[in-house]
Amino acid sequence: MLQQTQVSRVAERFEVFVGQFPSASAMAAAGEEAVVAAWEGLGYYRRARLLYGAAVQICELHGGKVPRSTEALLALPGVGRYTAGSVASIAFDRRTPIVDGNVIRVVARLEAIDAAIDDPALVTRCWETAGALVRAAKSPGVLNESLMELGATVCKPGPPSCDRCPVRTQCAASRTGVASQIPRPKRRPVRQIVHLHTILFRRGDRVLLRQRPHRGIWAGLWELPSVESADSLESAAIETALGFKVGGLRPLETFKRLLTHREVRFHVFEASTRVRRGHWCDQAEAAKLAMAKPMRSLVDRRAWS
DNA sequence: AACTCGGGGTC
DNA sequence: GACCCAGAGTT
Repeated sequence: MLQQTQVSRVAERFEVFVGQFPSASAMAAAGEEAVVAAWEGLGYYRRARLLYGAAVQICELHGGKVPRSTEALLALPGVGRYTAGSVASIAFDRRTPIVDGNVIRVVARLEAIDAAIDDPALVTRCWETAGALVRAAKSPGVLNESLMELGATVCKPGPPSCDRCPVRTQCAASRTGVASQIPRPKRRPVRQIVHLHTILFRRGDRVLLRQRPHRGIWAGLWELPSVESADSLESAAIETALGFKVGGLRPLETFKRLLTHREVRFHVFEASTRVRRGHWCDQAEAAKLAMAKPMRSLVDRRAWS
């Protein structure tokens, strides 16, 4: 849950989530869709599916207990070098290094390496340094957490608080006054604009929902039937792409949401025509299905009245 | 090696 | 608006 997600965001959700899935076997029994639904709003939803896969694997291969070795952890779905090292060192006291965004920033400054934060050579160097530090530490878990905490609270992105830094005298970037310029920012791709034409079908207290394709943005999450395109579409084109007759679309609203790689422009319509087939949900049923944040807000705003 | 995958905090 | 977040998996 902490992957690419700020601790404060996780802290709001962690207790409820763990209460719902208190063990690997409980998560495996609950099923993937329940895990994704519990993940709603956290983003990067593939993590939820991978976590479910890890729970299944832990049950089938490890008797329901989280494996203690870094290698076995690394073999679990969704567990990479960072996550394996974190669990191994912090939970199981293994002498394994970790490198996250915080550690990269700390090491880049300590050693005054002028490179972008995602530069592969810098990242490799960080694993080496983190390895040397954890080998020399009294407690691997405490060392690893300390490195991250230092990066999160003192050696922050932007101007660091070197005056409060416990290792300032050992920091090459601080000595030469370049700490605030290291590491360099990651180059970001231009955000592509995507138009999402979203159609509200209502029938009494029910609304028509469907599941998004299993790849791409919001993969496998539920939505009001939608047509995605590079440009905004006329009603006729929306009907064609939708695959069934709509017979009149009334525009309701438009809004925009920014994701890391996309700018999603919503064009919301209401259809007057009745559609018989499909997944018609009342409010309680819809509440149990995983939706992306903007889609959930839209449904809550428009579907029940 | 580059790309894809959310949503929000912070400046 | 830029930049980042206790990254991993795919192409």
